[in-house]
Amino acid sequence: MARAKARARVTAALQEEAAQCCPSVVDAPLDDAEAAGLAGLLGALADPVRLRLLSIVASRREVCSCDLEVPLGKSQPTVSHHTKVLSDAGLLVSERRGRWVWWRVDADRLAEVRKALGG
Amino acid sequence: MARAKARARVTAALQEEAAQCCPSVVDAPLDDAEAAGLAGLLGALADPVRLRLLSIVASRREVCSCDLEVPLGKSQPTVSHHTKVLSDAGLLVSERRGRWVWWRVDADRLAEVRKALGG
DNA sequence: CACATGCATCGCCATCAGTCCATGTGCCGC
DNA sequence: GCGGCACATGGACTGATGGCGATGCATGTG
Repeated sequence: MARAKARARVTAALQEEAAQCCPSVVDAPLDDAEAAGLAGLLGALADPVRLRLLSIVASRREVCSCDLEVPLGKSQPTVSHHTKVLSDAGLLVSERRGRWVWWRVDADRLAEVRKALGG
Repeated sequence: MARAKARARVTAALQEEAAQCCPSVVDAPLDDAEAAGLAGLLGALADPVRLRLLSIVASRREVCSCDLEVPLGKSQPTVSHHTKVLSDAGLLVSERRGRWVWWRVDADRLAEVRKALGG
């Protein structure tokens, strides 16, 4: 539960981050909120499994959850966990089709990250 | 000790990452090594204190360690820890001048991160 | 050559994050 | 409706991480 709450906090921070879009790390000292928001966003990316997941989705434009377990070599709950983290961060978008969930990358969101890194 | 070893592994991964510069997450599915390297690099950035540290150094081009404790609100060992993480990731470069250590941002390294993120 | 100073390292603790198993929930097809 | 399938959620375990006090190690200064 503490974990879900923490995640909710991160999500809130990420949305705030999105709202005040893109304070760059190289422009001026970040305040606490900016740093926390960006750290949450980068934290969502800072995992090998999630990076591979993201790259798989990006390379196919659209992927079903059921097609992620094998290439990632992770269990279904673990895959679900990672898609949720990326989704909360706004980097993945989901669409439910019947029993399946399809994912695609939000390229704009990824661009925001790059911008925050001085892009 | 396990911690130092883990750090060493990350450092090695980062160097490898630097060598085969910039497989982009949006181009093709990353392999394990690429994902691990990039995750290590992003992990170095995915911390509010380190992001503020980086932004402070970037905004002044050059900063002495001794001038970081106060703005960061962290103890000297903690600041030293974070500078080391960023330095291991290649994002900060240090120069010793007498008793002091001065830091500056490696902009190229930061650019590599952006590139890996599809920039 | 002592002594002070700035930084790195060590050891420890509290917390967090990744993983999986078991189970719950929402959608089909029959 | 009912059973099965795809995905989400809860709980537990384990390893990683951030934090700091104490200490070590250089480097300048008297």
